[in-house]
Amino acid sequence: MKLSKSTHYALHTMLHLTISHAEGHTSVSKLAGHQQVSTTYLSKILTKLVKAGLIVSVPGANGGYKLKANWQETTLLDVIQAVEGLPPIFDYCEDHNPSCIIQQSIQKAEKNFLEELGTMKIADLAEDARNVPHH
Amino acid sequence: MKLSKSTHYALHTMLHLTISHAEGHTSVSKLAGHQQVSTTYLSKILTKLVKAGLIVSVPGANGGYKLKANWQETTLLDVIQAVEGLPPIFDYCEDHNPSCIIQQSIQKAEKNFLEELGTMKIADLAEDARNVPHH
DNA sequence: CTATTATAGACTCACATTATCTCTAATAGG
DNA sequence: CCTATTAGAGATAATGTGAGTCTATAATAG
Repeated sequence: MKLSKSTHYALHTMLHLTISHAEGHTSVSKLAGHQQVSTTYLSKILTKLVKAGLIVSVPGANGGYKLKANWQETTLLDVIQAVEGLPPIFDYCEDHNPSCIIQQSIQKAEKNFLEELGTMKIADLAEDARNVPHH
Repeated sequence: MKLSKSTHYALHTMLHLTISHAEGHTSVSKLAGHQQVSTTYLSKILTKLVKAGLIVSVPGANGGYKLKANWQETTLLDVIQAVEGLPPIFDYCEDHNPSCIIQQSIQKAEKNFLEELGTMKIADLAEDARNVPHH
């Protein structure tokens, strides 16, 4: 039960794009330079974020990636689900009775967990990160 | 980001042991009969629950497994952590700065998630399951 | 003593993650 | 129009983990 490395790269890329949002497009090679990850691999991850509508890409010279229009609304949950997909944490009882009391209980906790992640906006984290120098 | 099948088997076994708690020891073959799982595989999972102190085993003829002394206190979290171990959902920022704002945010949500699972007692679920016939 | 039962270890298999490499398409700038 | 630059898509491989089987060992009741 853990998040993939791809999600880790996606989250840090989103945070970086948000902090340096005023600077226009950023190429994948620059974004990869901030993390220990190859450009081609990070590119595949960013494509998922593009398809989810969280960022916009422009091919060609001087192209790259930038945040979508209302980028202030993007949450940690948006990024995680864009990379990991929608399947729930606990989905093994489907073959059993859907009224399984264990499934109901875990999904209740899971719902709260996802909702909390849905309240955490990248823009707010970027604001905090500016005060604590690290990125 | 999901729970393993082993955890699924462990949770359903614990629920079954709790519902039929008065009947003394139950063999692994009987416990496996309630789920689509082999005895040897379920046995490995139950050994984890024994080492975590959630259940007690008795080898030999007429042996088997039964719940520990204060079995009423066992929660979903106890079972999950006994099988999955302790590593957190988001543990990739360790190589970076531990003050990473992303890690802090996700771990905060994770903490609440685990705490909620820690309030859900198997004994209570067993009580509910008795009213909704399924197990 | 024997049947029964848990425990431990070695082992296999399938699948998802994590990449890398290569080719293609699109675009800016001269 | 040409060229360098850049994103995107596909094939492929390596790696690790989960899932599961098989066999042998230890302990216990009767």
